[in-house]
Amino acid sequence: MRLSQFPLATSKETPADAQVISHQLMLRAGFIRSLGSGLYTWLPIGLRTLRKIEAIVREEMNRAGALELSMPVVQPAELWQDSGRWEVMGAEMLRFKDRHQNDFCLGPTHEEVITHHVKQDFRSYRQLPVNYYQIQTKFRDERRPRFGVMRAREFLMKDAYSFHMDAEDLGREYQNMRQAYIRIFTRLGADFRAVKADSGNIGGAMSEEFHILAGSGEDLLAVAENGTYAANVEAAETRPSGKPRAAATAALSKVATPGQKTCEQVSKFLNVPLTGKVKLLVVKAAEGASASGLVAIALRGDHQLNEIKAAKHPLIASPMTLADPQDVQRVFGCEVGYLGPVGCPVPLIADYAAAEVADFVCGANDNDHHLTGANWGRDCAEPQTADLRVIAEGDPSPDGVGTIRYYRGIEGGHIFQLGTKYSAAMKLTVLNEGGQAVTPQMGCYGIGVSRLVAAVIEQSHDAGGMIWPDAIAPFRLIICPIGSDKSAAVKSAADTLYRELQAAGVDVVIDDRGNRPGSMFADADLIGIPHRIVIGDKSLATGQFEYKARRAEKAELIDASTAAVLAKLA
RNA sequence: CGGGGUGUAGCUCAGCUUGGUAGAGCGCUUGGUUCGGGACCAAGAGGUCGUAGGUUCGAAUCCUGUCACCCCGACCA
Repeated sequence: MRLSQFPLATSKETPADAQVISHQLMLRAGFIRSLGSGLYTWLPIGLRTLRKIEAIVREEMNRAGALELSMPVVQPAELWQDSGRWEVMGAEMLRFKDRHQNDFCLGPTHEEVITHHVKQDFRSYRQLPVNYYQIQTKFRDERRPRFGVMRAREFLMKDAYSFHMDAEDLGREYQNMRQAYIRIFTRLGADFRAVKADSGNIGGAMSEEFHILAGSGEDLLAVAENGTYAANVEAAETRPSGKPRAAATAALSKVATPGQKTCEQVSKFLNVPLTGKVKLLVVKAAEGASASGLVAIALRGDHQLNEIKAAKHPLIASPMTLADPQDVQRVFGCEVGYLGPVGCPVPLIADYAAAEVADFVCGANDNDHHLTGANWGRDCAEPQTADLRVIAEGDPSPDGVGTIRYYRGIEGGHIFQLGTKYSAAMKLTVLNEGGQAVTPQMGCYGIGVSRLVAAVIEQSHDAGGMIWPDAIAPFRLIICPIGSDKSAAVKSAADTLYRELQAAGVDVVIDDRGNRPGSMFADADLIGIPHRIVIGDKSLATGQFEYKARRAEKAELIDASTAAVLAKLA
């Protein structure tokens, strides 16, 4: 490609609307242009990288035995009514009517469509298993699109759906996809982690997310140092320590703590560590679980409630909702700042760690008062326990190996074992060897292809701009001839090298726009071309080109030959 | 959906408080001088000030509505 014939729309200025570095750089480098909130046009240079990522994904999916197809973006409402999700999905699904007043939506995902087609064509166990995938535009009307293509409304996704006769075969394909994902993310040159995930509303037994590690990531990950455990903090379980609780030594005593409502305040006021405090949160109870409609959750003072875990507890309403302060006042007779387990008037569930504290400080269920020296089993009943908290940095890994540290990640992929949620809802069955109708097990596997462009940039950039790995760079090598309008030798050497590299199959671009060196280098750095050859009279006089890797500090002189350049790419 | 902010040249923004015929830098065009990390000089082109209405002799500026975009939160995965 010749830049003189390529619309490269770079900019020195950082666009005001872009918050994160990848969004800023993608706009500055002319990768994308915004068309509206969460809507982006991919310009030629950006599309080159998007297509390269897409090609890697396609290659590895094919290698893993998945079959590509393509489903419509526009989907009839009927399918979603069949699965029951037409009512369940919120405003995130964009709905509209056609000229006949029939309901449609823009597909936020394709479980319904693929299940419908499998139902049309599959009758026998002989036809399974199968894994279909597509690389297709999705539309989700996000309430708050942000960070450019990282959380856009329209985006490119690879989604795959597999169908199996039994859970065992689903487990096999899940592992197969897991390996394919590891290959894909490795080829992208990304520093990533596969982490245990909450399967959320999609449902299913097992689920893992593939995260690209980046400080700007929207998700918080719990990763074991010196271990293999890794989970989204939402899904990271915690365990009882296994050690017996210390014996009660202190006497129960009520102390005045006027105005001290938060754990931090009380901890400071009474000069006890946060770990020696037990706090109580009051939430709405599940139907019939509590006469007052409320349930109390006890946590150690330094711990945070994990709402997803709480919502799954049988006594707690789902989704988890904090009780109204007025209701707490009515039932407990005090403000929320002074709640405690001693004399708690509603059913109480203690987090494992909270149940292990002895001689603790807690609210006295009396305004402006706390208790010290409180103990489970002596001052109140031994509590029912559960895993309810967010795992903390420094905690032992739940699998017993290593210590937890937090990382931030960008979710680039997600694999699920769905089970029969959709196949059952849409009444998909095939006959097994015995002639009986069986509801197939399903898996689904997604990769946010367009998001990956931004994710890799987040992880790989410097003050000058993007830094692409060879595999997904918009161009692999750029030739910068200096003063080619003045020097016939430079022009001829550059053109020859360009032609020969092209002939050798190198994805090469030449900056023949006649710009000054400074702006030429700045553009090459901004768009992150991994290899750069500078050709000028100075080095040409000694029979040399100048080579610089994008990541390198300094340039080096190499022999002025195509072979020497190819050697640098090897 | 709640709260906050911003809409003025292709981009980044000033002007608005205190109404009086539209500004800067970058970019673009032309000419000249330059030419190894985003050059300099000169001359140009380019805006119904988001939009609709109101107040006024006169509105980018004041008032009301409306639309779009951005941020924080909630929501969702």
